Amino acid sequence: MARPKSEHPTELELEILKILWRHSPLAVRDVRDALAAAGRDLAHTTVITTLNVMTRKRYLRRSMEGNACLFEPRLSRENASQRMLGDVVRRVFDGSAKAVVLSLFDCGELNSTDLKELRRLIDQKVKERQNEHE
Amino acid sequence: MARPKSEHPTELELEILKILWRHSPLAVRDVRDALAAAGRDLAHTTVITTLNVMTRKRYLRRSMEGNACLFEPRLSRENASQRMLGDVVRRVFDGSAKAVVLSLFDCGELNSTDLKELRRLIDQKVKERQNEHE
DNA sequence: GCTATACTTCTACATAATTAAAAGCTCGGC
DNA sequence: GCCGAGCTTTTAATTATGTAGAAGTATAGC
Repeated sequence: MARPKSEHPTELELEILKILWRHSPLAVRDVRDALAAAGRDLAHTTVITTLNVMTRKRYLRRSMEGNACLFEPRLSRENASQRMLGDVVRRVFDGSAKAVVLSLFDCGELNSTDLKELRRLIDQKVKERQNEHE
Repeated sequence: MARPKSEHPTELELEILKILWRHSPLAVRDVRDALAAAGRDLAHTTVITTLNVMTRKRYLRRSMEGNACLFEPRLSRENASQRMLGDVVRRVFDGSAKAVVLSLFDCGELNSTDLKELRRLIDQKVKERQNEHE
């Protein structure tokens, strides 16, 4: 066996998906411009190639308008995020979502407002669960 | 530019790191056996090659014992997890740790006990912060 | 001293990912 | 009817990853 294809969008693919999640369908030129605006200056053919690969991988749907191709996501942002996060949870944290949250606490990426909001959400969740089990 | 090297341990590299985090230093043969035990049956040379690559990447430290090489991690589990999670937070969730936690809530990977424990930890954090700012 | 054994290093091949030039198609204008 | 502009498809170079055979080296046992 050789290098197995990645389960998830690669770096560039994710950038393109982000563009298309904001606004779609888009023509190649528009995707290219958006990439350039984000600081990634690529040749037109490079963008097409990548978009076609992404279509083959079923990340995108392709349609024709005149002689130009339009692309739009087939994968929702929520779905993609969930899958990619889930992969890290499983592979790196051995499936423990709790360990992930703890790690986020440790690295101090959450400010006080975030913490309070999360506490509120947890309270809500806990109550929901209690109701379910009555 | 061509394929950029991954910032993080690849699939196989992570499996090897996990083995060495449990127990190290280990000789090639032991790593190979542990991989086989985990269901990944690789040729001896494959394991050596990978270990050497990992050493070049400074994930591991190599020492000699007789004619055999011993390998041990230079990268702690905490550090690696933090980096890999941080990457997903940044790339996929645009840097929002809160969004990550929310996503974990949504996918229902946290049970009631986890939730209560997290709530307790959040309380603690919030109090710590309040004390800091007095 | 020779051989089997247990290592290693060297070499090699397939596939994915990133990038883009070359070549080919189509349409509007002159 | 040809030309350029704007698209696409085809082809291709480069590097990382995953995998392993071939070849080289040292060592222990006979």
